[in-house]
Amino acid sequence: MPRQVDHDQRRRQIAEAVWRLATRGGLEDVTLRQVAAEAEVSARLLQYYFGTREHLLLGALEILNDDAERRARERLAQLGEAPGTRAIVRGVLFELLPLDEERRSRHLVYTAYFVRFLTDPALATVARDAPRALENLVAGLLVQGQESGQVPQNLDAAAEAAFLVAGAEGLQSSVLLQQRSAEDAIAMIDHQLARVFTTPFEPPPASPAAGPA
Amino acid sequence: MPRQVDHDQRRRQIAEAVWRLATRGGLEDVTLRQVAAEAEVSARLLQYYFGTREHLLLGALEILNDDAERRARERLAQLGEAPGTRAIVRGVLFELLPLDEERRSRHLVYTAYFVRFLTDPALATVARDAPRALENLVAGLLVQGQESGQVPQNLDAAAEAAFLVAGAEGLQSSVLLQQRSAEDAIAMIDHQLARVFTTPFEPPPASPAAGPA
DNA sequence: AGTGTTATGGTTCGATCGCACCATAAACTG
DNA sequence: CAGTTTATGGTGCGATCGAACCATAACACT
Repeated sequence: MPRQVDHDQRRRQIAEAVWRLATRGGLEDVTLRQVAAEAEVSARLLQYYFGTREHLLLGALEILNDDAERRARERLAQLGEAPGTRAIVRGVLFELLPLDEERRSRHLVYTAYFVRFLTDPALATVARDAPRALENLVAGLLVQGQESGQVPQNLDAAAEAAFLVAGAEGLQSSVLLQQRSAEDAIAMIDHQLARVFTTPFEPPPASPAAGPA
Repeated sequence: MPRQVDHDQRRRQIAEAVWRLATRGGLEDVTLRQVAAEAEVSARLLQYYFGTREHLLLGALEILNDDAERRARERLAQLGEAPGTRAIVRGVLFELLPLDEERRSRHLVYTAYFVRFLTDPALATVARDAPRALENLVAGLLVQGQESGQVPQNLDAAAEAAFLVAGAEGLQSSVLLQQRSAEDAIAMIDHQLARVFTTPFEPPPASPAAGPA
């Protein structure tokens, strides 16, 4: 059904307008009129595709989440055919940093929604699971590193994984606030990884043959 | 001047209403009418004490900041007469965690303001310096610990301090979102401190004689 | 050809927004 | 005591809010 494509594209176009406005002035700038103007559609269309404003905010967040997961998978797949455990952990943590405009905008939108996550049950369910999943993913990778001798056996994989994720989230805030450069954040992550991994060094994930488009 | 007291008390009363509303529904719920109702004063009074809404948001944030610093000093002073370096670092990091309703509310208000910090220059200046100051404070304490043999010499004090602060901030988010309990966050901080400090253990900061009121 | 469905624009309504304006009682100043 | 300043309440105005409502092209199916 080719209409479905148009339908989703329209929703995406509107959702992107929501993101842009939210990153600029927070959710209070996300009014139906402003979104309509930003997306260059009529206000009526917002009602048509999302209904009420509440559903618009919810829908825009769901699309953002889908994007985040898809792009993360793409970037991780881009690490090469057989990336080392450390490179994967590094890539996962980097998804939490605003290293490009896409991720910067995304994390900014999340913070704009943050307070709502606590009160609005519909929004809460959407964004509740992601961080825990990341911790478990990293913890699993560290255990895998322990089995292959890249990570010391006496290291508490779960605790270190959780703190690495927490640290990356904290770095996210400081980079967003421009209290620290993205390069500094990267260096700090690598500094911690150098502590957790005993492998002397890891080649940077540059794949010369199949480079990024 | 005894009027000054009344004046500041009125401003505080209004600011607290701003905080409560911001923690519930974000800044978009902080309307002049709602604040007036929450503070149980007339809307006219908000104009009188703060002027425009912009100044109200700014003023409420400044009062919050003053509170945060004062309470932090109080809690640190409560550690006892000669607290160990590790206990001080622990106390500083705990200021970043929502360990009680006061800190929980405060950090929630900060996240409600977050996006504004990036665009509003007046707000930016207010909240820009605090995190850097914390990092430097912790870094200085770690160096002090190195000099007294409590912290290994080969440890990068600045890098570890920054990552400890970042980790605490990340834990803050997860505790606010109830993805983790405050006790777990405390345990994770202590786990990291056990790594940074070589001192075998630290007595808990309970002062039996001069206990808290 | 007719008839529903989809996708769009425009308009309007009641509520609420921030804020300017007016009034006034109490307190301080001379 | 007269006058200014401080501290408060009330009210109204223009703008904007979210959302309901009405119209109608374009296409699908029969």
